[in-house]
Amino acid sequence: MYSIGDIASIMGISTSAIRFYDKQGLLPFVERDSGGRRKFKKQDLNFIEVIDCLKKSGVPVKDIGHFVHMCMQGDGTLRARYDYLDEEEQTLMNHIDEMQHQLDFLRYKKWYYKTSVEAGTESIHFAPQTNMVDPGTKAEYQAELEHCTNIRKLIDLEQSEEA
Amino acid sequence: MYSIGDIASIMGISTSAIRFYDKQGLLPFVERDSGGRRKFKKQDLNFIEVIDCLKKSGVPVKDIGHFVHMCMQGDGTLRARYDYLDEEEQTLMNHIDEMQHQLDFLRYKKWYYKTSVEAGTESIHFAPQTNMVDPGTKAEYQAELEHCTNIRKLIDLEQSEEA
DNA sequence: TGTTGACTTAAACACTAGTTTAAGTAGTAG
DNA sequence: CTACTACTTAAACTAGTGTTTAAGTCAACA
Repeated sequence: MYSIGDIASIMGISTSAIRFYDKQGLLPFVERDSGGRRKFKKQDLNFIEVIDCLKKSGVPVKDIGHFVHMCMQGDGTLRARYDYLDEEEQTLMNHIDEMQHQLDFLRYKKWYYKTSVEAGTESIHFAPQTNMVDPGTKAEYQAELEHCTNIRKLIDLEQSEEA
Repeated sequence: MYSIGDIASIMGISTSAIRFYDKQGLLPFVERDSGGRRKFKKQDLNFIEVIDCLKKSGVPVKDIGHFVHMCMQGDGTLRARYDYLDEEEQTLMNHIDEMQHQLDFLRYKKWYYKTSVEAGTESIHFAPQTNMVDPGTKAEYQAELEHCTNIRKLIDLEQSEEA
């Protein structure tokens, strides 16, 4: 048996967050002791694990509530629960893909600034006689990235040594 | 030159969102025409691209504002801008890692429900004489995952055919 | 010469995801 | 017996991220 405080430290969140989740219907399975305090059972940790995963995956509280609600209905909702997780898997894969694209762009920008810092000015990347970034800059980066075995060498700036 | 509406469709967001960003200090570089309307220049698209990337990476509007503010200060902030993107790269990599962990767990749960659906009941995963998931269930999944070349075969349920 | 559509602002509103506050209960330690 | 700690509730509050509304401006088109 676990108190709300135990669960809070297991999940690494505050007790008020747990009470909030309860109010939103995420914890219909928790029982109470004689004094009205929440008592989490061993098997409740399975729910906690799933809720934690969905939360960390960016699923809104309301949606997690729907899933938990289905769990409480018994074997009749097994297929629906599977289908829900299937959709969630796709959503999460798309999200990871998106993050990877942003990471790629961020690394281009790191290269842009690394080379600017080394040159002492951003203007090395500007088209002649303008304040605009040369349209060929990104292609230049991608070409360097092609025949580069370690992206760190390309985009990481050495720490300037502390005197 | 682009109007606010042009930029909105380029970024795939609403014009009110752009005005909101402007008010939060993300767009100090936009100029206005004689009528007071925002006029985005070609070179502003470089900013838009970075803002869009940071937004999609989950960076709070306020932080993006700080970065843009540094950009307006000229070459003196090049190193600070690099350092900022360096931190952001680390944050984003950690985030992707975290998402990947959640994806792994989600797939375990898909397997759990796939096998339950096939058996017609979740109780196949319960420890004998209890309503608790058997503590060895996850290890069982991981063992199957080990000698499995295609995770789809392990966790995807065939579509039940429409009559 | 309207009137239409895209723009402008400030201010109010909405939604999510909690946190904080105030008032109270219950068990334990000294 | 008192103090302390962890818990309880309802309700108010906050932060972040926009959207909506109301009132107005401006350029172009029939």
